[in-house]
Amino acid sequence: MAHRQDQLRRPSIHDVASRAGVSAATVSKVMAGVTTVKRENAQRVFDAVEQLGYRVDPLASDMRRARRRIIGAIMPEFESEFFGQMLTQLESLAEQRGYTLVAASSRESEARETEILARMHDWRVAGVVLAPVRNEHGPAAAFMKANGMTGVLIDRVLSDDAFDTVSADSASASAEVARELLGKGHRHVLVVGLGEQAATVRARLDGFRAAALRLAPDARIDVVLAETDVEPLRARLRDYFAKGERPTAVYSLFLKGTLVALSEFRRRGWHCPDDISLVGFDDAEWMQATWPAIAAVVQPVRQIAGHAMDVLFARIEGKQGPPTARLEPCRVLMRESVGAPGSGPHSGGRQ
Amino acid sequence: MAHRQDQLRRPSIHDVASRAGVSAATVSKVMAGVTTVKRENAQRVFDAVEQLGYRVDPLASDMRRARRRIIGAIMPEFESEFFGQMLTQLESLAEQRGYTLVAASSRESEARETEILARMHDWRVAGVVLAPVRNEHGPAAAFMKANGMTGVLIDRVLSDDAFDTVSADSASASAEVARELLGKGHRHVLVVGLGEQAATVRARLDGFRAAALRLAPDARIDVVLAETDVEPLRARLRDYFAKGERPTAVYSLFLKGTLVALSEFRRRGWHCPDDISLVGFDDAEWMQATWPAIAAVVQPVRQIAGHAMDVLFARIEGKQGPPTARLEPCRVLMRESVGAPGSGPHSGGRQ
DNA sequence: CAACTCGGAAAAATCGATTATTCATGTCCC
DNA sequence: GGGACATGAATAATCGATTTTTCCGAGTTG
Repeated sequence: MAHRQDQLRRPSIHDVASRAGVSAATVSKVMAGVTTVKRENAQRVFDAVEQLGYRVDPLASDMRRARRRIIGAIMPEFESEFFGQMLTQLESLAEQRGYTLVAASSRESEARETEILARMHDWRVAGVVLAPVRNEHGPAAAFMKANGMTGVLIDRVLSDDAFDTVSADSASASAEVARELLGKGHRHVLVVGLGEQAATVRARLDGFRAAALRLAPDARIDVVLAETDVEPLRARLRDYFAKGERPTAVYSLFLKGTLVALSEFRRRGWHCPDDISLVGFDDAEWMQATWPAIAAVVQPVRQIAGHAMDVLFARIEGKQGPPTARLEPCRVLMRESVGAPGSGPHSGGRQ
Repeated sequence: MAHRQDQLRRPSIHDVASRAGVSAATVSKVMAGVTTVKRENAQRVFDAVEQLGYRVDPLASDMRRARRRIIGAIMPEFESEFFGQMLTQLESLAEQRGYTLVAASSRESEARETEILARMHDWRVAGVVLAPVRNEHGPAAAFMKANGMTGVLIDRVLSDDAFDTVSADSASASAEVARELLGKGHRHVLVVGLGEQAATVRARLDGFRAAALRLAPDARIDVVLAETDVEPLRARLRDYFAKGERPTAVYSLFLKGTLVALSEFRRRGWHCPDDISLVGFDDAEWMQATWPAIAAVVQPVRQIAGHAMDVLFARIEGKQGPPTARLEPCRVLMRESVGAPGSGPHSGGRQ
């Protein structure tokens, strides 16, 4: 019961100092591993630390330096597997370097993105990993630049003149999807997607279209996009099908688009791959459990996170030089949702 | 170009003070909204703040108080929709009260859980929202108690003698699932789940079994569980079916169990609901997009997060009294994956 | 023996705030 | 006109560390 009060106030460096009979400066040195402390005094400090259960207050410790040992991470959302995995990776990598990761969700809002960034600037974070809502040209990146913050942009970005960028090689992956689909005989493909303004949309779309038209110049590539919200996309997709369009395959540029496409197929009673084929950018755990399993492009989360942290810490440690733009290769998993066109009762066949 | 150096060092309260021609204490008062400052001086401070772009350093500001305006959140994982939604809610609620949420993932490890908690204690967080890996009796809760930390336990918990708890009313929801399944005529149901040690497993299992046996004392309820990892569960489930067991419905206690069950059905060529019915605890976005749509118990994420923050802040503000244990009601969504037993070619029928 | 070096540790300044205390005015009233 | 009282702001202590500066004493050197 004697330590009841210990629970209220944690021991500070001065408590350790007085118990060890040395000054606070000496305790600080011992904790930092400085070797110019007499062996005997160091031992007394270790003993006092042990007895009091002392631990350094990391925030107080960071007060004197310009940047704190904190990395900020801003993701568009917390709800998806992709960003969840990304956070897990980033957290683990930050910890490995003795930093703490502080994560925030911009909830797909550029305004909130900037607010969070301002808050992280207030915290004097050493660096920021920003996954922008749209692309590298938003207000958030401008804020970071204007305030001299250190950071790296990931995911929905191409390249930037102020910050290093890391993203999946969407274009190559999309080209591979095109080769797979065209190779199976598809000549009328619908591309659906969310986030018209996202940097990755153009890369994915162009990559797909270029590869498709190279293989089959007569192929027809339709596009249905919507900005941000799922419902407008669903409405447009419904309109598209209502007009009588019957593509033999759908390529969705984002996970949510894949879900919208699937539920529209449901609604119309179309089955994959008999009536229509489906490939989605972004893999998810459930895609292998369903019937049919959904073909997907798997993003290299670990590689993106790893490279992002590498370049970020290089900048934190003062590395100069022009920003780099890294593309990490994806894997394309062709599953049962893709087949040859025209085999099902409701399928459209070629033009 | 004149403000090139401003980017290196942010203005401090002293910069504002000297520019406004007042003391730092006066600036602090103005920022805090104290009204005993002469109108003219306050205006000068506001002007200086404006010109310098000054913002209070929240960490420095918190140095003098015993607890910082930070809430720690520890989730078993970041990858799932459920914990992602939970984090989004908690983050938003913390911000509403002027606190910052710092999230960490225990990655389903009790050892890590305690490590993170120790780190948060070092940070002197005002409170912690802990979603334990197993239950309320783990080392993490013990650590919190031993160090006099303020916190609330959520999700995989029942009730505790030291902390408030908030979780979904698993038992009632499971009873409702039992009523639905038994009502459709099922008399042989398999319950699968992950996390034998999770507090919620017993609640869900007992709730289901009690309600089922009340409705049909002759019903057969089999149970296949595994601790933590998915693969052992998959192996046990495979063994179970290999023995020739043919339940007409499966109730999965956790999302990952639902995925395992689904992929086992796939492997055996069984279709829902013709060959076997399926209900899972935990809803996910994809469950309405697949064919069939998967029946699920929807957890009240907003309510859990809301109540957790309410009780947490009450404790932070000094509320005394015995810990409370709250159960928030779930919704049960019966979708197409549930039908009457015995309608499909591969179905087992009754014993 | 005075001057010098050097190891080691204490003292003091610093980080960026908050807050308790002190202090300098100005006003009122007898 | 001087003591009581209010007003408003400056000064200084504090939070928990780190880091620079100062200082002390032992050992070395000329």
